[in-house]
Amino acid sequence: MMSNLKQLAQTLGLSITTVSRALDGYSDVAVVTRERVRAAAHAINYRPNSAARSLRRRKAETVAVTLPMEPGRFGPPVFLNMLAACSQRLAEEGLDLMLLPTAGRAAEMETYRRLVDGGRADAIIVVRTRLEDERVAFLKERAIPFVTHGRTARAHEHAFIDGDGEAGFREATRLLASLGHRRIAHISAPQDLTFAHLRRIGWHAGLAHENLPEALECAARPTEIGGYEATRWLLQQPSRPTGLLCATDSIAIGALSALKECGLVAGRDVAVIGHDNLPSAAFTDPPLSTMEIAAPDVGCQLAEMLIARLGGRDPRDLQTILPVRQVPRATHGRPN
Amino acid sequence: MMSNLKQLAQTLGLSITTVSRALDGYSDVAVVTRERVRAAAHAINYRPNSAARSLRRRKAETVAVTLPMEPGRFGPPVFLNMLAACSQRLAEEGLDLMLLPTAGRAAEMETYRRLVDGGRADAIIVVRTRLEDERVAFLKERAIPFVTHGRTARAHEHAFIDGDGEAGFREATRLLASLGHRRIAHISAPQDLTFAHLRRIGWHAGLAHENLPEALECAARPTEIGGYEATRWLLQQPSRPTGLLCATDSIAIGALSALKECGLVAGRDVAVIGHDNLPSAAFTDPPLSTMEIAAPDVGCQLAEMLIARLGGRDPRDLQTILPVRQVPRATHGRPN
DNA sequence: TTGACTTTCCAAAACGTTTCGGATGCACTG
DNA sequence: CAGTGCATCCGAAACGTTTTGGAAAGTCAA
Repeated sequence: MMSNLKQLAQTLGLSITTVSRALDGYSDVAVVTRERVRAAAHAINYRPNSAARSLRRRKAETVAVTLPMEPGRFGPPVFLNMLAACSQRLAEEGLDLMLLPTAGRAAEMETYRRLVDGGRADAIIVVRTRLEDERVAFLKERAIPFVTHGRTARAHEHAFIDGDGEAGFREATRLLASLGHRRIAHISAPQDLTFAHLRRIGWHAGLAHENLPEALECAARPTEIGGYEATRWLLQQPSRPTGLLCATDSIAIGALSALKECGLVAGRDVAVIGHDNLPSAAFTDPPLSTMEIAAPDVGCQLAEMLIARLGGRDPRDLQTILPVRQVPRATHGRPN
Repeated sequence: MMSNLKQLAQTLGLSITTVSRALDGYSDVAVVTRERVRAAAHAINYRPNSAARSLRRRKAETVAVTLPMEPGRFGPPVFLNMLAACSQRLAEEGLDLMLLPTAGRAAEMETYRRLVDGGRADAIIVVRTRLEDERVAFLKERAIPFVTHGRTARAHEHAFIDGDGEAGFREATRLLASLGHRRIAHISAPQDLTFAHLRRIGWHAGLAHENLPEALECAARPTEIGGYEATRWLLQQPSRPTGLLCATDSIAIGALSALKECGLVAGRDVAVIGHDNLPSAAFTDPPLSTMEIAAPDVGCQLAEMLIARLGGRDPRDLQTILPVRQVPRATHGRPN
């Protein structure tokens, strides 16, 4: 069923070499022959065997990304859209993007080894980056091209693309302060995740800039439940916050639910701001004030960086921090 | 950097054959040799080149699934969790699960061809199945093992796993009827998608069973916006429905938002029921009544079916319809 | 007619693995 | 000592492609 060059060559009365070169459009095969070959290949639905091709070419023509299945960074919708855009751009260069779900860090590292040492991928996208990231260390040691989505502690040494969550949270904090809030709490995601770390830094900087005192902070898993529980806790504290800066929209959605349960209305009694602008964020009650990366084409830019890295470009030329845009809706009013 | 059997054999003073067989645990290599080989392989982090291996073995040891990027079926969180579980089970059999994002049906079909005719995948998972599905037709013609997630019009001929959305919607309709609702509308997803078709059938059957008249129906994209717009429209109709059966939770979330905007409270003025039990469904206001597939291990079952298919089992023995469980929360009260 | 050049094609090697069909040496049997 | 059987190893072919280094035939100028 699966046809190959040999069959094709036999039916055409040509050599394997010529057929191969015809399909690849080399100039040393006659135009008429090339067209004849192409027609035949099309007729039998020939597709080159990818194992044989990448064995010979010594490259997989594939970019891989592992999908750690714990919650975090943005929720999949946004995230997958980014990867879809990335994949489209990569396809133009003849590169496949393949996603590999992994459960747990150990399994993820083993996948990395199979990918890299087994020659399954020519380049890698690292997502859900941590400040100290063993995957980045591994890839640097193996000297395989990669781009991280999110920075690391040693981001100056590798290619990355990231949103400026720090600035976003600084601005959001200052926005709340300018509205009169003085107790602006932060519900943070696990601090080993770089994005969570930076957003917390931004919140801190905003407080300092506005000469506000140290405010409450609560660590949470980046899920609705995490946000719900953190908010319940914050509301029980002696100096209850009037503003809630949530590391992610998922957290914020949980926070909204907790507020309602306590008879508080978001945007009037307590201000809430999230990050990511999830599709459902516009449909919460009240609609969630949030922020998002301003670029419409992160995935495409990510692809460009990968292509550049594969072309040998210096990773230090490939470091993009994208501005973050506030998406004000109804949950960030002045304190009453 | 990338080490291979030849190097390994040279440093060990053995033949490539023996090294290969030692690593694969054949019994015709001495125990002491085998251990020596394994130690050396471990030391240099040897991983077999996957292209060479699958070229020789004539199989890719890979199961593929394309991810169509339009919205639909369940939102990614649930969906990816299922695939992650599937991938874990497949890994136990030495199979990789790879996800390939695709944009548009044409691109998806081209990906299928590269996967199948190019020998990149030994089996395929079809998601977001349609009643008449060109992908299923293609795979059947090529006689490559596959399992669909969701049925097709010709489901009796192939392996599938699916939730019993029809029964779920029938029950939900009868539940609302038993609470006193008489005008139960349905917000449907595009009817070429099997799941949408079946849920609509279930709603219809429920109405018939309760001797309720034909009720309003509105087609929507399976997104929050779709649900929002459909609900706005339904509320403007002369005989406004008191119950809203939404094809998906995303739709239901949009519906909740529209109801609120019209000053109606869900669960009191209008009953709303969704499907999928998204993580955020527990955190809407009021918490969304919905339903979900009762099995905790759909992904794992899916993997088992793939393994069985790869083992040559008849697809007609591999057809699972999983029960759907109602998840009642606060949006399905009696009409006032 | 000869030589140089161009056009068009091809044989064979190589990529790294698995596997078939022995080969070698040794112990044991009769 | 010949014969048998076993334990351990290995050479070589094969998987399907790309690519190197020509070969063959035709064209053209001198």
